[in-house]
Amino acid sequence: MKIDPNNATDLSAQIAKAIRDEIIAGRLIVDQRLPSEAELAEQFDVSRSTVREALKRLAAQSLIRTQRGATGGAFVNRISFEEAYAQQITTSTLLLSMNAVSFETACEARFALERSCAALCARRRSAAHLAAMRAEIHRQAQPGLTDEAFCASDVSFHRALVDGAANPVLSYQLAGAVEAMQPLMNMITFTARDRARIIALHDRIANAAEAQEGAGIAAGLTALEEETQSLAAGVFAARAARSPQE
Amino acid sequence: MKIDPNNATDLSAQIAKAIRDEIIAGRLIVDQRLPSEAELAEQFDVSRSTVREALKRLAAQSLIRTQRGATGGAFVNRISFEEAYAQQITTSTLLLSMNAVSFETACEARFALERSCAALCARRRSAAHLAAMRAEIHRQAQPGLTDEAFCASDVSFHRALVDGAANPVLSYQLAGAVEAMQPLMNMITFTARDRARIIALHDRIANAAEAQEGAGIAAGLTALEEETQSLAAGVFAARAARSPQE
DNA sequence: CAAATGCAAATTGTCTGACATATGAAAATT
DNA sequence: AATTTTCATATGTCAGACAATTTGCATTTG
Repeated sequence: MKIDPNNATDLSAQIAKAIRDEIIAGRLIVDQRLPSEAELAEQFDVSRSTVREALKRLAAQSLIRTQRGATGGAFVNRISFEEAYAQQITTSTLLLSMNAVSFETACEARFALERSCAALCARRRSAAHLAAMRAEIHRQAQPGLTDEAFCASDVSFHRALVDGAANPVLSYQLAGAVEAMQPLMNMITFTARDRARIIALHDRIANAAEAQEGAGIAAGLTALEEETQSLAAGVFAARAARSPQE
Repeated sequence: MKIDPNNATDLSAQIAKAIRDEIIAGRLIVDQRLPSEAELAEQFDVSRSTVREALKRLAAQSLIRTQRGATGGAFVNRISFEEAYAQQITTSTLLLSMNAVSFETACEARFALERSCAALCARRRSAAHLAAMRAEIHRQAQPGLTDEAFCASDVSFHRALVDGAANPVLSYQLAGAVEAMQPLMNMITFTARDRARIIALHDRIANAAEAQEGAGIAAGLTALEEETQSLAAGVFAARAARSPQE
């Protein structure tokens, strides 16, 4: 593990990279303790503050965790699916909001990815997944539900569908796609008639899942995609007509 | 933006979270300059070192960038698709290697996700995408290619397929799934016969893409998944028979 | 002897103050 | 007017100190 003091990039970034590379290469393994900050400072020939900044960078990526006290220190962290979900969602959300990704593009990607779960979900969905989907459908039909709560329930419905595929890697990858759409969906106002159509499609999807028909789930998702796209197109067109400054 | 000095968690983590939340909520917008470290230290009533550690955490997530000099400072960063790719790949790779995800599970997820591009790729693939796929197939057939180079070319082939869908969100989401598989694939040794079978399937997929037949691409991917799974099963069985300690 | 207590050591977390370095803008010079 | 110099501002790095937390060990106590 070496760094170059003449390199223009920050020493703390170089040190973080050096340690990160060790972890990725498997030379530092899960739960292994890193040298103490003082030792690292000596090894890299930098001050303790610089080492600390490097460690904070790694901590921000959940690559290490720290513990105080006599037997404390920095330990290589086992990245859990939960932590990875959270990071994925944050990144995906910001990516969409900062890069002016159109609703259309994001929506297309989201449903394309979700359809990839259809066959597996049909084959493996448990009663619990089915119950979760039904529960969300029921919630969505409640009168007086705010648009935000409706969207949140929508996300939960789709999460249940995805989790039904019983593949944690798939769930992880789709967390970003499904959840990152929520801020975009929240920009839409749903009329009672809109909601009814969406709920009907959810019901169709849940029925297909119950009957374990993958093609039915996929078809339901495609119909839902078309519904969502035309809904959004309507909302954006109306908005553009009202304030035509751009 | 407030922090709680009595909270057990690190002040730098609290400050990072406070600023991160501002960015996510859109109250700090892209390219906006944050207060200087000294000002932030005063605002949060902490030392400059603590502020710096917080800023390094945010920099590690590409949420800010810093610049030295008179008009320098920390600026809210527009997360690019490239940066997001890289982070996604790092996280996905570590997630798989650290959580003992089976080859089977990862492979299943990867091909399920990739099939979601089939229809879009068939519709939109350009001549350049097709040429890229053909070029990789050609490279894969070269004699004397190492297993690692073969795998790298395999990844490039699939990247071309995914990019053919012409949806940047889809490409981003799939980067993790496709690339994170590479370390797992590298554990496999490919005989000449194995390679020939894989190349034949790649050819089948490229032909379907050329003919713009989405179903053909999907079918080719499914066949490739089966081939990969049986290949891996064989390798792992042989390895287990040789060293049956676990 | 067992349990509670106290203490020392190790380690991270935070603070203070200083200097190095980079950079842009203003001032001085040609 | 163009160029050079100076200066103010900001981040990057360092050194040293103390606070807070945790563990292990020795000591005391029941």
